[in-house]
Amino acid sequence: MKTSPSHDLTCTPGDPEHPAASLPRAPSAAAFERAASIFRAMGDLSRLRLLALLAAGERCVSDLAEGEGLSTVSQRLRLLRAEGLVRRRRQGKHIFYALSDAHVAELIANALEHADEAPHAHDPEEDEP
Amino acid sequence: MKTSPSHDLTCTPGDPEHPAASLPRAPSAAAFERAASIFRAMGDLSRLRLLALLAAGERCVSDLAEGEGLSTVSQRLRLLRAEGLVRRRRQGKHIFYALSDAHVAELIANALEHADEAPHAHDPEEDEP
DNA sequence: TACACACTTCATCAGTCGGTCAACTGACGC
DNA sequence: GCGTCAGTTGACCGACTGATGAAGTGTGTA
Repeated sequence: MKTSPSHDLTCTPGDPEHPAASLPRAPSAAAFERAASIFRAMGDLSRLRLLALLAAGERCVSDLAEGEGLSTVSQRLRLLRAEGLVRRRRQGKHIFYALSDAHVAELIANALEHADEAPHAHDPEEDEP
Repeated sequence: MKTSPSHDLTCTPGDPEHPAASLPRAPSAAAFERAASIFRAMGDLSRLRLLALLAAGERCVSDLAEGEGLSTVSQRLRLLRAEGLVRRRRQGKHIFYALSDAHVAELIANALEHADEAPHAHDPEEDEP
């Protein structure tokens, strides 16, 4: 099987043991864009923390701010809302934010789990030298 | 439960039905940073596509490039590798990349699933007016 | 009605990100 | 050895991001 295929294909995997859980089926381009922008929204430490706080339950903005700039937090929430990750509802003076969907909490939980297992290998020489 | 704690807390939720699947337990600050940078790495359309390709199995770089700049792809892979999302192995002239962990494919699958359900509500007036 | 509170939006500005080009490394084949 | 293919690395540059402060909106209260 190591005999090269000799047509103009650039390369062929030799003996790959894919860990590939593999994706359900080929998803649409739009789904990819959505997914990427969800990830982008979650790819910021302060926003992620915000989401984690909301995972514990509904909160109002000034509660979430806790010493940080109110305006800053508001903008973060706006972004998260634009991505459909959080919902808000008004109650009198206050506006309460919550995760729009348990799916979001799942994503975070998943990533944290993964983060725990892989202790961030910053530029290793080679994985299999 | 709804009796307010009465210290200087700014606001208390009225009748929140948290969708909160809620996180397993309070995770470490380091775990949050890791998770955020994983999300950040996945929060780019081209990188996400790369990962999705790899979810289907091992591939070499020039195979992944497919008309795109080789250097560009290489840099994307470098970033993903620095985040521990992909692994590489050398076989003769070629270098094969694969997902480092089935966990990654799970994350992508999860997000794509969520992306399918929520059709991206760009700035709605109010969620509950 | 006037005022204070709880947020939001706008404009600005520094920091970061991603792509491109050029130079470099490493493994074959001659 | 020498050249070539496969891929990496570094440097630069335009584009985007996130924080900040000032001004605006809307709601309850005196």
